[in-house]
Amino acid sequence: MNSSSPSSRPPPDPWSRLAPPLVDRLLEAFRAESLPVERPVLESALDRTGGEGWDLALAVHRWARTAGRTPPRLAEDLVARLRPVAPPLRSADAAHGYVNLTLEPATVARETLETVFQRWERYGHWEPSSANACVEHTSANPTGAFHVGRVRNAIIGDTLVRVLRARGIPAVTQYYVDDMGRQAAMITWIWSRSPESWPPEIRAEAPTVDPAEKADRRLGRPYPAVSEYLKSHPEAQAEVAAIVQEVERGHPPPDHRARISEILDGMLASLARIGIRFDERVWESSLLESGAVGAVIDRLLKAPHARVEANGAAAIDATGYRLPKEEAKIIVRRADGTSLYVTRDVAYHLSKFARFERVIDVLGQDHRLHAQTLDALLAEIGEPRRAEYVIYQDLTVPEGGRMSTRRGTGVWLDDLLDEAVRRAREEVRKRRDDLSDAEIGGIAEAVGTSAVRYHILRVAPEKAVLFRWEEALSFEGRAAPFLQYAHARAASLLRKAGREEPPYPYDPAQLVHPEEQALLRRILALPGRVEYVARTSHVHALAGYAHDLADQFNRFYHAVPVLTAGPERESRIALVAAARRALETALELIGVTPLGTM
RNA sequence: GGGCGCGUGGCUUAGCUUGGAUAGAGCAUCGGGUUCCUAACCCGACGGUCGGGGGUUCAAAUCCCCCCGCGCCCGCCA
Repeated sequence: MNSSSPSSRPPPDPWSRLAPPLVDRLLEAFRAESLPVERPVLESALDRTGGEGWDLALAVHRWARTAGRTPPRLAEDLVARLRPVAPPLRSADAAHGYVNLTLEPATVARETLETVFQRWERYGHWEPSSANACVEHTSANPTGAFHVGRVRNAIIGDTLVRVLRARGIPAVTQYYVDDMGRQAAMITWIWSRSPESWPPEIRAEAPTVDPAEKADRRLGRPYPAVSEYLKSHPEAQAEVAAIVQEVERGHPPPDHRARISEILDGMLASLARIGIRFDERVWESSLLESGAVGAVIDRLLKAPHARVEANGAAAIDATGYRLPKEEAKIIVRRADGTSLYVTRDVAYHLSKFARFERVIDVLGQDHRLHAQTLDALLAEIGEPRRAEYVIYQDLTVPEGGRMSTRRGTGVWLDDLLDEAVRRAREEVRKRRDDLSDAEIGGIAEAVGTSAVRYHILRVAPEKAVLFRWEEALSFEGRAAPFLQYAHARAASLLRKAGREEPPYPYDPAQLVHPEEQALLRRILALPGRVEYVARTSHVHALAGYAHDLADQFNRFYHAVPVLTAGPERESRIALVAAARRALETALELIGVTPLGTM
């Protein structure tokens, strides 16, 4: 029986110990066949995704010509060199041009469980490195509550941060708060007067002002009507412009920033319900106050393609940057001397480059040109570094187009979450008459909010997602409750066994059932998946992994008894514990709340 | 018009970074499973010219070119 003693920690990825012996054997086989192969070439050619009858596969077609043999023949010759097999190799077979290798089941069990038990909550995590990162995400204008369309940014960004941290990259999240633009000024413009004195058109759109309502909803309520009103009221436009000017000169109207803060607090409270928190808020105006924006403009004026327009505006001739614009110039300072969003963003990025090794921006695809423009300006001032952009497509709505508050196609995040939790409560009640209302409420909150987050996370960011209520609220199949249910089942087994914490003694030779072996392989794939996501930002891949792991746990659960098992009981409890631990980590990384019961 | 992205069974989607074996799931439909550890589960069936065409390659959903359709952007707004 192996036992888990917290001695020296094994490396994060069990594969790093499982794979090398097999690669060594393959290299020997190639050498014996007089085929020169470099180790990295072989390693990158190996398919380790696993399949029916193989853990590692190698397609040998690319070497067939050099070897003067057909691929099937070469595969057979190589396999002959691998025999007789010895642990950790279990089998080597040739199949129409492929060399298929399987690992000794007991070796897989031992390496996986040892790594999980000795690293425990650090399984799937790396030791911290010195290279840090900054992830800027969401940064929605603080003009009102979040609708579901804006929240995809937050979910992608937050998941990415969690994964980077697991990968050992110290990551800081920043919310870039726009308090300088016309939108923020519109909020201040309308709320600097009492609702009784609002223009009738706006009052009609915002008839009730309930002081008890959440600040983002209450203060943002007149915003769409104000936006509409300004289109036909130049004098009001001028007042808003005046507010922008005051902010630009460093003398914002009283309560300007405080009111924006209040709205933002409300918005972030909604995001906190789905597990999203920010480390820092960066106020756009602070970049102006610190002189950073002025410094950027000075540098831009000295840039190779700088020029000053007849009216005094400063511009960069961007002909060489191949921007998809009719006129290849970027205005970096208005004729009236005030700054522009893109110029301020240059200052913002310089401040990020000064503090962080990796700078990541999560942006909707409508910001892609902005990112290109930003890159062009960074090049102009001789800044070699660039942000990594994670671009996602906006949610669309059955009526067509993006969610829009103005067109009435927006769905408030708070409303969606409330409805999800309400439905979850019904589902829990249906199944659990033994729980108190408080317990049911807790589970329902976790199930409902997780379902919404998972629904948005599971699709690749570059894919447009069509929002439908029924689908966002679905608790079936590829949805968060499926994952939470598997975790709750595992937790329940361990609770009944009275074995909720390590140590877990086990005999790796007893975990040879196909479903046990499949489960072990899912568990040991976690670190590799974390590494992949941290490298590529494909956060949805982790949502898929969590589902696969839960799926395989369910199959195992149905295939073999645990508590009522005979001699294998202890080993299976250990496997359940490892699966639960891996699943908990996976769920935490994607922001789905793991539940002990449901 | 230019640029970027997307197009995979009835619906929603994975796989595309790094080409490799029979394209993997969920929903829906149909058929099974609970004297046993949570049935929000499991097993099975049905269903695919991977938008169209061409190219590269021993091999293309994956790489290249053209076309079609959809979305987004092209402001001294943010």
